[in-house]
Amino acid sequence: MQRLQAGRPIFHEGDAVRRVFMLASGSLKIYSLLADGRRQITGFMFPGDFLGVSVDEEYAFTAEALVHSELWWFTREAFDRFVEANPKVERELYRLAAHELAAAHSQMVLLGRKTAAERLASFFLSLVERQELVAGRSLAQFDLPMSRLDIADYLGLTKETVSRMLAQLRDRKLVRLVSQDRIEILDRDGLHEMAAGFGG
Amino acid sequence: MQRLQAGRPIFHEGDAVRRVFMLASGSLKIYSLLADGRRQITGFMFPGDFLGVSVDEEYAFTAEALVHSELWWFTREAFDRFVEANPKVERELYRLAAHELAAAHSQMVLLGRKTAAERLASFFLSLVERQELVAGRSLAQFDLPMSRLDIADYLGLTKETVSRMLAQLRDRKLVRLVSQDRIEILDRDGLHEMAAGFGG
DNA sequence: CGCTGGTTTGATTGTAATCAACCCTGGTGG
DNA sequence: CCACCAGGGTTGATTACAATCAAACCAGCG
Repeated sequence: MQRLQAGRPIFHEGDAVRRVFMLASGSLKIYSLLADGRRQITGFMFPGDFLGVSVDEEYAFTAEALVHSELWWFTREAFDRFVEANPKVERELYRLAAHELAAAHSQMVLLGRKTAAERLASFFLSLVERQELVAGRSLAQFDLPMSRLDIADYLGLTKETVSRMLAQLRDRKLVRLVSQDRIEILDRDGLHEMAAGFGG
Repeated sequence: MQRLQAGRPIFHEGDAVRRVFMLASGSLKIYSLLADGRRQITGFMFPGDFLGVSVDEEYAFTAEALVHSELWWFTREAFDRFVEANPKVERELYRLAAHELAAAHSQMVLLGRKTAAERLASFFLSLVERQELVAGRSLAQFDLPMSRLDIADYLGLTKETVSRMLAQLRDRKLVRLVSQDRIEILDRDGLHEMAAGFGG
């Protein structure tokens, strides 16, 4: 078990893969940097997600805690032995990877072809759906555990644009800001339309 | 075995997953569409790649032949039985999925944070590296089996911008157009710098 | 109560999209 | 064999969306 404060990195892009992690509580961001500092967050992780289950020798991205988080970990060797001994785990890992791949495809559509407002609407829906899955019931409100800058770097925008698009969704009465880091959905159908590209 | 002419779809987004395919020859594009016709190509496939190996009941994207292509296929049930009987295949499938996931991460960085010229340079390098892997040796030239529009829809640009950026890479003496659909690399280091974000 | 850092709002700029013409290439038929 | 045609590709002019630059606002905290 490993405890991490907000902002603490778990590992960096290029580090040798020595451990496999499972997020027990909290949330993480994973990202890559370009030479001049431009950053793309390629995913956020929530309890139950695995990290470092890879065939490569080096991590392909940096992972960092968003809030105070707890991780279970195994050495890579121990994890490999465990997988070897439990073939069902292998299938489950494959299932998880297929899921991640599907999510990556949606994110490529978002980054390649959606407008700023569509990106934010899509992001809110994926966040609330994720939190509903954990809660096991429909939710009207959800948390934003990451900063505006993190959201921008995930959506391929700037923090200013995120702020403006949030104001736009608010003005269109699709969402309400309960607080800085908590959103209430006022019109889920409208949000879905916006996310899918109808929200002219 | 299934033969496909250029432009023919193998399956559409939303179709029930009935078969698993392996591309034997040719090349494919896979893409998703937004409601108003905006298209994002999320990948190109080359001989040896698998399609439809998924845990979902529906294909998450459309797959279409770029050139005359040949595919081996199995029913999903036959494929599952085969995997069940050969645990090593499961590991190999996982290895392939992990690879695809890493590629998806790079593509997210490209779509979210790279400029038009950087995107095209990155694309050229990934294409030539792929063709070098098949050829088993370093290559100075490589093929572009897809149209400018396909390249644009893969890179999150328009065909006009792709054309302009190609002219720019040509004018900077990084590449040469052997023909409409064949490129010669004149300065690979320069292309790498451009792709990584140094090419001021 | 006054900082400090994140957030929002405002003004301006810049990159790529859009709209529009022209060019080339490969295929067809006279 | 060559002229014509069609469709993809290139180049040019203008526009638009989001980025950048800049200032004000606000919330949490010492």
